[in-house]
Amino acid sequence: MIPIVSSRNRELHRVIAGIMNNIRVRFAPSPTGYLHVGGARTALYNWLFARHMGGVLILRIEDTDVDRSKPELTTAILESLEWLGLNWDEGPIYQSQRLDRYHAMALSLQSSGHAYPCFCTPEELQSKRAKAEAERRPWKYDGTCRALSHADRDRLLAEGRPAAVRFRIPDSGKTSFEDQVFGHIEVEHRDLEDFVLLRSDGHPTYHLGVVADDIDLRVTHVVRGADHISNTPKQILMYQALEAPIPVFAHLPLILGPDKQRLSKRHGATSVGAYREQGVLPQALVNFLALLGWTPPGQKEIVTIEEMIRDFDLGAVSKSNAVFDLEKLAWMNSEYIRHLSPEQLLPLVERELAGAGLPVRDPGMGVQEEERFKQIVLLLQSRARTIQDYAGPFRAFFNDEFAYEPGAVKKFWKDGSIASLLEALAERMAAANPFDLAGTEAALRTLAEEKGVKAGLLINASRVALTGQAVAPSLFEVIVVLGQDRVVARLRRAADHLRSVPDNSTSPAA
RNA sequence: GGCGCUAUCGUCUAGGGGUUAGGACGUCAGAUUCUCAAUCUGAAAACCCGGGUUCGAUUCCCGGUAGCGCUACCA
Repeated sequence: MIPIVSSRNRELHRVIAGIMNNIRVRFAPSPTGYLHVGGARTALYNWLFARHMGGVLILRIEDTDVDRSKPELTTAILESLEWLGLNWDEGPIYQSQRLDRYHAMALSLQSSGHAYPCFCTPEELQSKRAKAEAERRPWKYDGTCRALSHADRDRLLAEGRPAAVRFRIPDSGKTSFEDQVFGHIEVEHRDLEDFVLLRSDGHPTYHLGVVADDIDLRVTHVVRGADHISNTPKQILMYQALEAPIPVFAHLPLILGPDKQRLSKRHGATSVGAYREQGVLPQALVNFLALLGWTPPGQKEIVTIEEMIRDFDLGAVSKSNAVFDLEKLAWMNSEYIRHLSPEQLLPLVERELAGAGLPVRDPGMGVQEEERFKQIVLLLQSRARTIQDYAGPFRAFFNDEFAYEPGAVKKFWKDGSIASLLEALAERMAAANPFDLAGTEAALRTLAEEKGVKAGLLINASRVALTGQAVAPSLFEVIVVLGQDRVVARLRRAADHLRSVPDNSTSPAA
């Protein structure tokens, strides 16, 4: 008997397995900044893993740093996630609302002897650290308060001395784990220091927050940036002290700038929101980010979200950091724009134009204008790198007020006869009937022949007159789409402009 | 400094004990043409260095180097 397992069946089995295994992952941004592309990729990989496995994605907001966390940033992060299409199944859960829980855990760790109060002040520690550094000695918390007797401890507590709570690292031995991406990792306990769990102001540190939450939320797989590899052994020790099951860890290589330094503002835009504003499509950004550290099977690079979900595999994630290549993103974005249906593209362009003060929709807009608008958008579709191009280089297609681009003027308006040629062409265009591709082309070529100039000269000069740009679609397509009245007017205006500034200076037309 | 991790074209990467080391972005050239983009064709472009294991290492091991990360009462 031949077992028949359709791909659909396999899909189903995987989802069932995911549910049975109770696969639970989380994305835990800190609202101390906007969602940056690195965070977005972490979110994406968590999301893909959850969807692939039929598991659950939890969103948690790590807002324990009261000074740096801002509620409006949480809102912005949520918006960015939604824009990218990364939905979550549980949460958002706010750490700031779980303070009691962290206190309880810190207490339990203390009563089991895995943690202790530390009365050292930040200033004391700071100076000890500075001294060690000056003497070029490696610094690690020296354990002053670890050695305190019960009596001393109680006395200091009774005095009301502010105390942090530190985790007690075992004196010897080592901790290791099998990272799903990096493989076996281990560190000696002697290289770890007794880190702070609870600040003296009662707020938990990152370590306590994550572990407490991941335990309570029954997180099975921790997928996060590689900058947390070094933190993992400490956290595993906490799981053990708490007698909680240890999740599977998978660390993701970092995203770097072109100079191979960690991506930061000085490399330009780093936030998801900034790319959105720059006219990048969410699908393109998701696709690009997915490929930064992971390669789907096959050689295809433009992959649908369904294919990503189907093929995603933590084990296939790269171990080395990746440079964020804006050029490739731009290419991918143009690729996605090109494949948008008119129904998808039109509203995006309208939004962009409106944002740039070039509204297309006025109350008196007729069906014909509506159709013309659509034709223009589609004509330009294959040349758009971002949606923003519509309000930038393509401006002349949507508004009569545009400037003649200096480079274009220099390149195509240098011939002295241009003004009169454009003037003559205006007349022919006014007379062209029918005003279509063939009709206008014939009119132009006839004129060129009569004047004894190459058609190309007239075509290129006209393109500048009609669009202000040296670069635009095929001239006759532009002519048809702009319409007879505009074409005639713009040709005349260009001729006038040339006559008024014989030196071909590049002052704006309007 | 200590500890950890990483190392294939400029960039993202595939591959893997014996390959013409594959793809993509970018670059360059050609085709096309009415400019540019797109498209098509072609080209240049990489296994960090040194040892070891092996008949044979880019691949496995060790060392070096470089880069990154952690080394906070940040996350």
